[in-house]
Amino acid sequence: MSDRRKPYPFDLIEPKWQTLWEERRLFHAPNPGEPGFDPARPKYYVLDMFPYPSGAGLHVGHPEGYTATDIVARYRRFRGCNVLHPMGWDAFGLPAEQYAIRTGQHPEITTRENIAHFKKQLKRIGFSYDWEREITTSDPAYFRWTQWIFLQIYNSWFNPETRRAEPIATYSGPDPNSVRLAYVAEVPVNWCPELGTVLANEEVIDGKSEVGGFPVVRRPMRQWMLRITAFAERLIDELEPLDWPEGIKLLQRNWIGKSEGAEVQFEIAGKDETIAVFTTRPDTLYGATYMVLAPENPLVDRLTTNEQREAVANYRAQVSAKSDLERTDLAKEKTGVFSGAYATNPASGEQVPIWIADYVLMGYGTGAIMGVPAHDFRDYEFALKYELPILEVIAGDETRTDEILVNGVRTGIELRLDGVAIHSPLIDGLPTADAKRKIIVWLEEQGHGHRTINYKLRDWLFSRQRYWGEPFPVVWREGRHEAIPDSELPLVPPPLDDFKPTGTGEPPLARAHDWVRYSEAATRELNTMPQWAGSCWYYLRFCDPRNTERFVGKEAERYWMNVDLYVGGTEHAVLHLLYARFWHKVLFDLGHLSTNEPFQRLVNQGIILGEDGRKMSKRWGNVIDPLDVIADYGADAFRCYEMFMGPLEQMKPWSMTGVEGVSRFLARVWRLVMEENQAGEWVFAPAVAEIEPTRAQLKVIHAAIKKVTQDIEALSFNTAIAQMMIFVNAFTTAEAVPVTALRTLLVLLNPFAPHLSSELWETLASRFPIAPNEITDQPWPEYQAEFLIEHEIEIALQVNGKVRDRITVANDASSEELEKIARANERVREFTANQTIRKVVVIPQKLVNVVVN
RNA sequence: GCCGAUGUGGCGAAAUGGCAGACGCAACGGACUUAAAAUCCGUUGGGCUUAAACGCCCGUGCCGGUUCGAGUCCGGCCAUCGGCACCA
Repeated sequence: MSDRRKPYPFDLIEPKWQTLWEERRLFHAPNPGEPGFDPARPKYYVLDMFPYPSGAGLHVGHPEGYTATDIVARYRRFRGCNVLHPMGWDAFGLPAEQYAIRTGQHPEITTRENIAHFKKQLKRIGFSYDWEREITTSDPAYFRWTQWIFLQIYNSWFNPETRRAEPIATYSGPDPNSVRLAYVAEVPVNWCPELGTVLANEEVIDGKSEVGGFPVVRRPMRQWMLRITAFAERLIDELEPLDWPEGIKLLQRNWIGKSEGAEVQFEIAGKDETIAVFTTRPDTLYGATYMVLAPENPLVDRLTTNEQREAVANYRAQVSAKSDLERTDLAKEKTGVFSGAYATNPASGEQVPIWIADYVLMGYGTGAIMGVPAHDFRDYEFALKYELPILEVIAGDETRTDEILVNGVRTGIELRLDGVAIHSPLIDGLPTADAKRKIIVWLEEQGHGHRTINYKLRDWLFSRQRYWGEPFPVVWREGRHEAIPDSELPLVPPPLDDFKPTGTGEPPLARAHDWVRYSEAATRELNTMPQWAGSCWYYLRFCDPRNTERFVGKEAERYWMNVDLYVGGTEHAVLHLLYARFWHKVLFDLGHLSTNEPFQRLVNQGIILGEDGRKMSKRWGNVIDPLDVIADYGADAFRCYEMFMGPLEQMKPWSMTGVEGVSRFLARVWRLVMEENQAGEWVFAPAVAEIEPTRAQLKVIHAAIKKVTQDIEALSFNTAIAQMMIFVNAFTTAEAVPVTALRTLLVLLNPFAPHLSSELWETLASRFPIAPNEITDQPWPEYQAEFLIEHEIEIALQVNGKVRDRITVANDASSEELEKIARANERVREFTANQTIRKVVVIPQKLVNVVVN
């Protein structure tokens, strides 16, 4: 392949133009106030999800979204916009740290090398990034501001009255630390003693570590949390007006998981204490025949009777040995244990037993439920197994069917979920919705409960026991945390030569004894921030990446935000996009930003599969390296193929012969302007001439302008390329090629194949000068509708919806004329013979449909 | 289980409710060439009738509906992919 003759000399022209662009700073976007800034132009901010620079380098999946945004960026520049199109590196991350543990090479070195490789690849593809805005999240000049933002969050609280984050100083309660948006809490984590580290849920399989198979236990550890739950309501509401795929919005809404219901207090029999439960079905309160507490619920200790103490302790030990994955395995049977205690159902006054079971989760609601077995499949399953009473409180015809598993037997059962309340004196006869409303009013009057809203969203566990991350700008003095002054930022991680976990649960930073000691009385926080931190605000830094006074200059932020188009993979549909929105809202509330949402329009590109239709991976040996493709076909062909494969958002397999087809198309464009002489050199083609395009050619030209323009706006790049292929096919056989047609084609093609079009433009301009003489200074062409009109068009004649003939008529033929022609048509008469014509439907310029019985 | 997306030739795919398969790949035939590559031209959804079709029938996962007309709209299934998953 490599010794194959190139279809056109992309290997010469592509590096040439890449160098030229860089020398001319062609894609540098000046900020307001900077030399060269033109305030008259509209702004356009088009952003890619920046990559983690892994050792493997770019694969063909990355440049799919990057090419799409590059086309939009180049198109917007033609349209006269100030375009912000930046790129940077999400550089903190586990792989570099693990490499450091294995080899001793500092993550910073690994990261720097990987970035260099990524950057080389991106540059070779010819993306029009403003490289002067490049940022790296692991650069102290960057993470100084990540730490600063953390302190903004730390020094804020959520005021429920205003529904906004406010400086902690406006909080008048007794303990500000209890309301900070960044706080410390003991939370259960997956701790692997053998590996000496905490593991993510996904790294724990059947209670053992994925690596090594060592036992993992759940153990509470002191962790930093961010109070994202305070923003749950706004994260749902303010999602609504955004131009995002509906599916992604839904994913976020479901993740936040809002449910409305009531909190109900049950008094514990014989104790001056109550248990609060959350329920979405307060209307079934009379049917609550038992209660369940989560095993971790602290109430368990206080209410378990002496007779049950041992059984309860055993059960809790059993549960804590399970991983989250095991515990939430739906295929397993429900388990539980009786606490020995009873509570009073506030509605019926009945004494109901209090059980402990792990199907109730401590992290949701109050960590306790009322069991309504007659109208909840989970409660029914549990009640059946432990022989608890089942009382129906809803009547009606509608039922739902599900399967339950009791004592190893699967049974299909039917339950009534909606209907009319029965056996419920306060609400008897009321349909479910009304019953809910009325019982809540009653609960509130009696002081037994109140209306409330619950979210699935949990606060964000924000600390990691790692080396390669942002250190917290926090010190500990006498067991209390406090912020370090802004003047001490950036707080740089200490130098270490051993990056391994310490084995005690203490983060690796504990090894740097001198660094840890902040003063006589204070020591530094040892945890680091998770990888998400840097990517939570990078789009803001791009607006003003070299600012040393602020995380982003006020004017720059006001000018560039929001992001007009954000393209990236669905894998970030929830976490990254939710976290970034959360930080953005805090900064907005505190008056640092001008917008309350960061990303106006979001598009997810689909995954590119290997040629075998499988996901690209080393394991299958089907990974494609962009540089290999570019070596054989050039960057323009690579870019165009990535876009020609199919719709941007769709999953699609790679095909090398497909690349070849697109490469042939570009070579045909080349040969419209150049031809090979006897010596095998490329010389200017004599067919190119300053002549007027024919009427037919004008139609092709203007159809292409219209279609390519519309398709770029709609991100439908595959069909835009198809239209340009039609253009080129129409001109390849032409005796003489009008210069104006070529100029139009080259501008349309430039966003897709910038090198080829720039080179041909230059060649053309040297023979037929035009002002301005640079392709990038051209206006985007406008189509003229008059050239698209055909005087004679072909329409279809149908009988009962089936095409029976095609005829050519005048474009402006009236409905009456068309009907007359159709009725007289020989083929139509053939198919309507001996039948009654019921109706004739005429769609001018399209078809005539004759309806017979 | 719940939610979402997708389903069209041998393949990637096009089609504001109006002529299904644009454009490209692959395949086949031809031109150019001593030859090959490259390039250019042509054919290419399936079936039937036929000497040949420019003739007829079928065809957008399956079943039904709305409509003069459905790949497109509605209802019900099936399959594949993705997300969530005891959330009370």
